[in-house]
Amino acid sequence: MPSKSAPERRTDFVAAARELFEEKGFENTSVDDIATRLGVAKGLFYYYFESKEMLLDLIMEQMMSEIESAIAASMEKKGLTAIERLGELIKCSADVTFRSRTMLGYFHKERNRSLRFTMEKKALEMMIPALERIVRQGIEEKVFDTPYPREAAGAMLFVSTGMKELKPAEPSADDLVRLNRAMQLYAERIVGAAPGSLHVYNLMLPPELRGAKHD
Amino acid sequence: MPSKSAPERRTDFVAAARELFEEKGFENTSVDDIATRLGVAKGLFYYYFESKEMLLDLIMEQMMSEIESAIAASMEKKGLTAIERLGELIKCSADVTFRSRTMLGYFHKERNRSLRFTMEKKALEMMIPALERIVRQGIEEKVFDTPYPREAAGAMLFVSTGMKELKPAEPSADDLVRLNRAMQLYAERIVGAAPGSLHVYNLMLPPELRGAKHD
Amino acid sequence: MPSKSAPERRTDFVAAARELFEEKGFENTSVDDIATRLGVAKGLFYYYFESKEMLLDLIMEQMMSEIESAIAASMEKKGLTAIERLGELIKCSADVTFRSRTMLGYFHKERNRSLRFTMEKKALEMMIPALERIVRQGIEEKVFDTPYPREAAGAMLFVSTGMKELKPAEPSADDLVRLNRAMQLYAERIVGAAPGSLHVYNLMLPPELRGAKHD
Amino acid sequence: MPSKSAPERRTDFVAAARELFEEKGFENTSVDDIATRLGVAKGLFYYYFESKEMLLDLIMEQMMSEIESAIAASMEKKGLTAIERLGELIKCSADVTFRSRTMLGYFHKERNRSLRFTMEKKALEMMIPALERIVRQGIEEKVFDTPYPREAAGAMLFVSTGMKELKPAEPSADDLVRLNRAMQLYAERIVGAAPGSLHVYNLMLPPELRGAKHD
DNA sequence: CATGAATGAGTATTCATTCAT
DNA sequence: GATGAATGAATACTCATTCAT
Repeated sequence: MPSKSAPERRTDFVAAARELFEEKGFENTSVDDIATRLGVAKGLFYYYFESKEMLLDLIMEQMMSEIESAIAASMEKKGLTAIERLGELIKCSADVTFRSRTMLGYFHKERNRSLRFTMEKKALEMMIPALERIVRQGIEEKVFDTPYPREAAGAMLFVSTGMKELKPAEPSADDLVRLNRAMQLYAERIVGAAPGSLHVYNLMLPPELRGAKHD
Repeated sequence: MPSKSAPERRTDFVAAARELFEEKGFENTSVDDIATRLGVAKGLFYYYFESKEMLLDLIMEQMMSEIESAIAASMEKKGLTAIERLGELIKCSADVTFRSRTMLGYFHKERNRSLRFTMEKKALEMMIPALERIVRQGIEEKVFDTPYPREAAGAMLFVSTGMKELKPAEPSADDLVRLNRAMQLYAERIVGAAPGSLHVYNLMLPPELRGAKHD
Repeated sequence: MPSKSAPERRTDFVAAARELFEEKGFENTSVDDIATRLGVAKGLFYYYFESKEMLLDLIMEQMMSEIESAIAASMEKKGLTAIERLGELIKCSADVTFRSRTMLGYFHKERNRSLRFTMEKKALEMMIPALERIVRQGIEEKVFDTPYPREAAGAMLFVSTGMKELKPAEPSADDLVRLNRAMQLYAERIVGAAPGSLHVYNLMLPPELRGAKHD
Repeated sequence: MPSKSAPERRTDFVAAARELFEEKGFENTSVDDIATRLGVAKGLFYYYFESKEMLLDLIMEQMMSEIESAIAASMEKKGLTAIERLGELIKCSADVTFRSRTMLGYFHKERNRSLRFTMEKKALEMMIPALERIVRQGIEEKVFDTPYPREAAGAMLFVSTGMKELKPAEPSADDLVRLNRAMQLYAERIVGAAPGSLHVYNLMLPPELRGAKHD
């Protein structure tokens, strides 16, 4: 019976719920599952949250604002070139992608359909405009050349996130490097940048692979 | 109460279930919902299927093979150029995309996690190799130029499917045309095709818009 | 596992519920209690009723219409004198009183307050007008004499029902006869009838006591 | 958080509980509701009371003795006529009726059934003997004439309390006066008093209506 | 083939009660 | 005295599954 402080317990609940929702989906996680994982009684859940649904809302908002502030943080530095700025955005994108994917997994109910749709768009609506601004800046700086900046931003994003699905189950270092190079090449082609100029894509690789060549 | 023939009833069940799973998700569709939609008693379900879970498996397999044969059909024509072949594939892609997206929506259970992953890959594994073959053929035909055919195929696919998410809630004709042009342009850049050469992307548009220009 | 016919089971449920609601009140009767009393699984309840609340509504309506038709039946005979008519009403009143008292016991929720009030009134609104008509007829027939027929009807009713509460825990025959005589006397006084003229009050007694005198 | 003195806090709890039990019923009032209304923590309740049930018992007893002393107070004056004494009893009866009605509302549990019954009787057992003594005194004084003093007392009481239920939802002054006159008339007839002699019934009316006539 | 009554384990939620601080 | 975190049993309701007919 270690009576924890309220905020701490609340945090524990949220963390356990996030884990479980991700593992099994929202519908398939029972309040009891959550309590059990924490080793407390089910009733305690309702001491901290009004309902399972409310907790979901809370987690959603939390993720949203995590995404939002990650992006905002990466965009606020002054005096960077378009390509440097892209580097900054890339650094936070893994995180963003992960979170938004996670959220999507939560929704299955008919009544959530529209909400789900909204959320998908919203995650994009946060990432894409940031990337679009970078593309436009690049065009002004004459390092990019493309007639549809918004669509180019989208395309870069979809290629980056999609490429991950081409990864084999247990990718070798070479697989990773190769995919990364492809990602970079096609990003360059999409925005009309000089071959090799988007070396900042390197940042998507784990540090030890950043200089590597592939076969 | 004209006692239908067994195979027919089975088919009806599957159809009703597919509709409902799509509308409300697998978890939120009860066996009773399915029976009610068919206007039969819940008990009958278990005459035709071992369990709700089994029915899901069956529907999965069914969708898989639908995808498979749609792709196969589009690839079997002989004597086409790479670009013509791409046109064929595009014609069936809407269908394929729809089906694979649908399937993904069904999975949320922990025990289905690996299956889900497998499925995602599998859908790609069917579509991508087809597209990859086309890219390789295009390279041989000197109309494409790209060093990573498989990744290029993936990129084209991700751009195509992703672009749909950039559509506004109620897209104007112009929105659709613009997105389609962007898709085409970036596909061309990715595979290294001459600008305008992939006019077959037109086939993704509703017929009445196919010749259109956008502002 | 004796699979009863639906209407029969439904009836069983209603009967068991009425018993239990009366014994323990609506709030304190669980759906499980009801099922257990019938020796069936809890789930079966929901095969027959949408919710516990719905069942309550149903029972209420049922009681209401039982009351209504009991009263209507007693009033429809033609060509009776006021006093004969009173006899008819008395015959059904025990039943009516019982039922309306029962209903009152069901309501405890704040949100039911107004409903409860409505019901109380409604039960009275069915019984009193009937009795009032009899009083008016009696006045016309010159056997009654009272200036407030409606209030007189109410007073007769309240005296009759109230008197029951004066009964000792285990009343002797003499107690019963004495209470009945008092009831009759005060009814006569209220409506201004000749002493002894409302011998029909006898009908409230169990048959074996009807001729009796008390000490 | 000025730590109140024990007896004061206890009183506050009782008061809050009485309010809430009346508003929402015993079952529908949670210990938390009570604590919240007082602005203290739920746990404190159990410092002052063994259980919610115990608190109920306590409130019951309290109400009982309130009723008892109200009646006793009205009966202890010396040298009054029967009719004057009736006036005194009427003055405190509103209060008594209210309290006993309230108590009845609390009971719904099977295990409380007998208690409830007992209480109903008890409230009557306090009110009726008082009234009965008045009736007997009236008979001695030759202003009343009735063979069943106890039953007459009961009848008067039931008529008085019952008449309230004949009130329309929003009674006019005239409605009130008319009901009051009827009550008086039928009380007079029940105890065999001269018409108009029980003018003390006037005291049941709000002061401003006491002299009024009705149409 | 088809029905629909019956089951029972599972789910979210409530609440009286306890107790370490 | 007072707090509030923690418990656990109870409750209404759902649903996949079974089975006698």
